[in-house]
Amino acid sequence: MNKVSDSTVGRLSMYYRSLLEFEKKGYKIVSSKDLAKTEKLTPAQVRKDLSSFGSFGTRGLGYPARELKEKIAKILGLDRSWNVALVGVGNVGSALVSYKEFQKQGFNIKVLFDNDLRKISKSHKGITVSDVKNLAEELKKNKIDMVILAEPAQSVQEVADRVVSAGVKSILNFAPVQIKVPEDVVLRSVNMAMELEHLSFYLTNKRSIIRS
Amino acid sequence: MNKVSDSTVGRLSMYYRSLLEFEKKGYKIVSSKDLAKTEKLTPAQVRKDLSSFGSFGTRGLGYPARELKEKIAKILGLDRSWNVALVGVGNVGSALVSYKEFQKQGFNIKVLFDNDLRKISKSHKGITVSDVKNLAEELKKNKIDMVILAEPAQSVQEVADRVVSAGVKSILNFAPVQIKVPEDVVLRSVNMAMELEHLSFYLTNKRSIIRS
DNA sequence: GTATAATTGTGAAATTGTTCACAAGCCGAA
DNA sequence: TTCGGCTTGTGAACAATTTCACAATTATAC
Repeated sequence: MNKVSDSTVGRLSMYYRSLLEFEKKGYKIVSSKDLAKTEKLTPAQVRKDLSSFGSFGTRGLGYPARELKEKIAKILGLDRSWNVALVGVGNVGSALVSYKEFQKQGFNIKVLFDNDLRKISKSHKGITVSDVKNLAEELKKNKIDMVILAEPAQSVQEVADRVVSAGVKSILNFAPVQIKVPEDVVLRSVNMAMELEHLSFYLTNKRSIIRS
Repeated sequence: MNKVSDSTVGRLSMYYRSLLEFEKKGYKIVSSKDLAKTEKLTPAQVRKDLSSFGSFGTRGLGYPARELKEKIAKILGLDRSWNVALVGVGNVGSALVSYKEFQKQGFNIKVLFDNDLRKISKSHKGITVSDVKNLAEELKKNKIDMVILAEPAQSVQEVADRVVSAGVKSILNFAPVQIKVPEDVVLRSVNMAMELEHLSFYLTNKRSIIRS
């Protein structure tokens, strides 16, 4: 496998979702054109993306829907399950625990952490909340692959550091701050306020010429 | 103003957040180097980004923190408040209603919608939930600028269409599906499952050479 | 069997985004 | 007032990403 850009990975996720839909609709074969249309991309883009992982299609015909879906699942690591821990059982945290898509795709939230004594030891959607003090221990015990940080800012960097020390190699951060991790740890951040700021930027500057 | 890329807009949000911090710490002046360091970018990138909106700094010195912060706020449209509506008072929806950052930045959630009779007419964090049937009417009455879609998939496209018909020009979609809107409507999507898929991709393909 | 239409896979071209490198300008010291 | 040290602003070089365009290949119709 050659270098693959972040955007390509993102689009693979999109193709995967599209393929689930196409299969549901009974498609046996999908073309790059089909995929492009549902995701508002160009067929060439779709083909380039896929081609960095191999040749999955048949010239003159298209891609076998089921097979391509499975190939992409494998590339994305969706052909197995992952153990996930979530730190911060606040508003965002709770929402994520109940987020159906996660389980559907094999992301199983196994441990919850919080530092609020009122929450610790209580069960939340069937998962007992642990004290964030026992982070390292619990992460190891539960063989956690990924940690979701959903605390309301402040201590996030410190928790992230401890997650890294415990040997976890990937983190998804929902706190509205930029955290730092070593090179070999993958970090993704979702900042919801930033998304609204994007919208407000475009509303504010509609008149000027702006690339979409 | 010239063409501005999406990534530049995203980074402006980051600079804004950094500047708030720098101000809090008492900085009167910040250099592109300072900003770059906190956000893990290059100073040149910071300067390029800012330069597409004007010359805000002083050579040999840096940027006046307070002033730059205000300039960026103005560019991003954060120097005013926005009326926001939210459709879908489920897990994700509720979390967003309580998300402190929104109010802080002037995004005021004014109306909530749901189609569940058990939720309609009840108050949720001080905001009464309206029937999604009255969408157009309520959007207009409350002069809504932006709509957040936080329903669990399915009907999302249909609701989006109605939002667009009602004249709203920007939408933030949390449903894990790609929706379509006319050219003049700004759409941003947050797909949390997709973020985890990114992580699982990197964990799965660690060995191969991949660009971060 | 041959022609026609369709669609992939992929180098090459075009476009977009980032980094470099340096002139221009400001501050403070002497 | 001149000098040395900094830092901005920006064209130009470079890098990455997307799109183009076309040979290669397959299915289908006749």
